[in-house]
Amino acid sequence: MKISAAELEVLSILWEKPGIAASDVHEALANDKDWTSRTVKTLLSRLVEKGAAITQEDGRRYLYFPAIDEESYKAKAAGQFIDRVFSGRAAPLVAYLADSRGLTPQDIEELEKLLGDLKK
Amino acid sequence: MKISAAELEVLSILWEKPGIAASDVHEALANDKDWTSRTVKTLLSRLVEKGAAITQEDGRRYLYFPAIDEESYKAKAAGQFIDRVFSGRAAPLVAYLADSRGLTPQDIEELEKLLGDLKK
DNA sequence: GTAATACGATTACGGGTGTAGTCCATTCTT
DNA sequence: AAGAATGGACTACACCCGTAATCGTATTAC
Repeated sequence: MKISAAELEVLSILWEKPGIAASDVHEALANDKDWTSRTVKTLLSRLVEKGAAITQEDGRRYLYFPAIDEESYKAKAAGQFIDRVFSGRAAPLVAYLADSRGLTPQDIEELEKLLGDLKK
Repeated sequence: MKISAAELEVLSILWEKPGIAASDVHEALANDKDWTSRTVKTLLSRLVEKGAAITQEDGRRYLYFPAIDEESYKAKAAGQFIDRVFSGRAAPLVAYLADSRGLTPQDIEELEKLLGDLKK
């Protein structure tokens, strides 16, 4: 159930464009990642093995779909990360972010809105 | 420069108690981690190899000190994490946290205070 | 003063990861 | 129709990681 960094890159493409072929995943990643199509295929296969993606036959090839939900995956990953690095406290994490990379005004506005909603 | 999850547990002890001996690191972790002292020693050695800790001789044994700064490590880790999982946007991360584990009222208050400061 | 213990150094080992390569069948190109 | 390209299946391989064990020496306990 553990998804590696490289696999997550690929899975993100599936979230963006469910039902995509391996070659198109390769293409979609070409800008960011200097991977051969073999590498992309390996990562797709591993995602399928891990139950994070499923395939649908399309003639001679497969179309790939995500099999796990983006929202819940990210929520879980976020939880695990703050447990691992920040002893489970969210506020310090945001403080570090503010410090290290500067939140944009848009970030700040979004966060304020979010907090406003949470208080209800 | 990459520090694994197990290594981070050990490094956290060094941040807490710089200048500690291996056996005391083992002891400090005994509650949380069911590691043998051998395992702890391996992790300490790997931290030293990686330049994340340094030793000082103390007779026949070593005392261990962190060689990287806690604040900057965590800030960097936080940045990498949101880049990797949240495409660099902090606000969605907090939204996911709120959703998945519920921020405590204390978290919310801290965050509000933080945002207040940031707006200046 | 010898046996048990504690240290650091070195070695181990199976599983995950990044990054492909090979093999074989099919399909496209010319 | 023959060679090239493409697809999936299987294989590769070095390095990291979790989790130690072994070895040799030094010290402590009796």
